[in-house]
Amino acid sequence: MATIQDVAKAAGVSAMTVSNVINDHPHVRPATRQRVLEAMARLDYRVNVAARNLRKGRTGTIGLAVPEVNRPYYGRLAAALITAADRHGLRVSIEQTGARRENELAALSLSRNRLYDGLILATVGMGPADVGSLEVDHPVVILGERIFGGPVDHVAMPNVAAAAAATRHLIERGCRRIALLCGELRDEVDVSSLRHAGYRQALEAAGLPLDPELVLSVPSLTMDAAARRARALAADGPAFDGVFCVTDTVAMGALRGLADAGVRVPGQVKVIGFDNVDESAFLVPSLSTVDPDHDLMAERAVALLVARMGHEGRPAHQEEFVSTFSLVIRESTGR
Amino acid sequence: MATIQDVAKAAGVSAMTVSNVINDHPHVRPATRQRVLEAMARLDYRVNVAARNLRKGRTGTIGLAVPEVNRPYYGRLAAALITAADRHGLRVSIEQTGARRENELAALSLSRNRLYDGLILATVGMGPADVGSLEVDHPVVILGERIFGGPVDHVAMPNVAAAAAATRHLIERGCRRIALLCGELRDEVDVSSLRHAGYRQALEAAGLPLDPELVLSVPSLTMDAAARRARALAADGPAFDGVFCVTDTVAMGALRGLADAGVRVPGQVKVIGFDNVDESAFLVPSLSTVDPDHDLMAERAVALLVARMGHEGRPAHQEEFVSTFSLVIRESTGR
DNA sequence: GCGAGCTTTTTTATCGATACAAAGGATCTC
DNA sequence: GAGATCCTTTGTATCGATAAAAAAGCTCGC
Repeated sequence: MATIQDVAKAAGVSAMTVSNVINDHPHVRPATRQRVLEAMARLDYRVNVAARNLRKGRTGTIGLAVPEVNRPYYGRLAAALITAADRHGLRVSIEQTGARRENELAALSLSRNRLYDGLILATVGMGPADVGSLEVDHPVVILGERIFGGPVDHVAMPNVAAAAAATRHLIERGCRRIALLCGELRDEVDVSSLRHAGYRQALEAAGLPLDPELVLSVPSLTMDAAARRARALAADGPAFDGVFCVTDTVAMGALRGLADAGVRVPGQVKVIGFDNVDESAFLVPSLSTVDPDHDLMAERAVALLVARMGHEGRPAHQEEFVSTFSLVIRESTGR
Repeated sequence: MATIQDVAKAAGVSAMTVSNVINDHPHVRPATRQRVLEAMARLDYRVNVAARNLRKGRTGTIGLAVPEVNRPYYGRLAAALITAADRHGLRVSIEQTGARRENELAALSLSRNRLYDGLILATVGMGPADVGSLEVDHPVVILGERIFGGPVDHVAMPNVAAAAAATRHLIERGCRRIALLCGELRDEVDVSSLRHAGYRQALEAAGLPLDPELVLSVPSLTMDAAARRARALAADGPAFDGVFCVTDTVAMGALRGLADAGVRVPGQVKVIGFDNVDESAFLVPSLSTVDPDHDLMAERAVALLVARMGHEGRPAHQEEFVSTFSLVIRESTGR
């Protein structure tokens, strides 16, 4: 494969001039540029990215660590991030952490190998105790959960406010005994805990009692676990007339479980999710949900990372971006 | 950040010895190895991947070009591929082609920049006319569609056979007027055309007539287009009692469209899809479908690519792997 | 005690591109 | 026409790691 030297020789110039042409430096005479371009085309020259990276100290690639690209929400996010990164001329390399803390920590040290110029990390397994691990010497943006005050930028959903809005919507539709279908409430900053907080706020504001029997934790936020739990609730749980599911994936499972139990949605029970994944609009019944504006979040996450990549030194303090949200009302809450 | 030279100095050895330790070469005295490891730890040394890549001529990263990671089938595939690549110590960088021919061709030339050691390409937009573009000097594996005889390895689904099996299943369940919901039939090797062929085969084998009015092309294989088309069919199309959808995504749209039109599934019409995405099991009604064993396909695709990456020279002839499949019978065909 | 045949370590050159500084031309001013 | 100034081009050194070959240390057996 042709190198920059080969092109230089073929065009009768120095390697440096070829480099100048490639990088669009000013001060290259048009005639020379032309000759170089022709030589490049003739030899089918491609820049060797490894060499450029070595010299420039950057790789042009950012890392994205998510639990699994196959989960609808993370797939959506990954797609948006790849698109956003592309606008900055950056490629995205994906690590799957399986939502496990140790893999999330490993992703942090991978980019220290200079594999990536920066890392976007969707933390699920890490908790406040791991803040120290974020003290790394390369740009990191934490995505998707609320802040636990580390030394890095964050892009977060308005978890509490949006969860409260979703719950309030159920109340406005007449629900009085609203179940919460969530994951384990481990610490104060995971998705389930934050949305749980919003749920409580809304109940309180409406003067409704919080029945602990209606707070249903499933071991993992999967459709299967949610379906099981919903069936159990309908079979021998307390009475309920609404369910707020912490994710659309959980809601899909719940809808299935309720159908198995012969519960009519929205007739007997109303259901609302969170994420607005593509499938939600096409379920039967279609799923009401919270739309957190994924594209905006992706956009901001990449923008923050790029800003960090610019400065070598770490900016004075970290930025925090909380996305907007909107409620999408569909059949499952009785459109 | 510390370099290999710094470590060498700190440990009182040459850079080469440090390199030998890093790469687990034999013939390093245990005491020396120990000293080097300690120096590495003390200086928090990380290998500079760019430098290694330049020297070795490989990047440790493979490219994956798919239409969009957010589409359930490609998300599933991407997840499986990332996992499979990880087992070989390879990272995966994702390009989204939007199913557009020019972007698929661009992905081919990207890896010629030596960004990737090889490329896995899910072709959707490219056709037989583009075979010439596959003549590149780095490993490529084409994934997911049938072969159009290019100079590269292929991993394919058993599209025709599986589509025939799906159609046959509908026939066995008593359907006599089976619609096909597919994309545009452009050439002979795209997903829609191949599955259309299987559909025809099954009808013919069963002695059923092929009614062209029941072959429904939608402009894109999305839920939205499918839902629209299904509604139209129910509203003022010919009578039908079964639908074979070329993908599960299309089937989800169709289920929604039929529900809108008040058509009962599986009571009045039975529906079967293709892909067995995660959501299919949880729809109401749950969706019968074809399971093409994604993990096996991913496994083989990476294995083929790795084999090519080993040899520098191109092996004598290209390999072709056709995955197995199984039918998953659920409610939508009246389990 | 000496060389054969190991194991262990170092030296040297290189992968391909680019930063930097400096040199070679052209143009302009007075 | 000389010098200043700008535009254009070119050496040279370097990014950090590793391949290949050479050199230095050991361990034997005879």
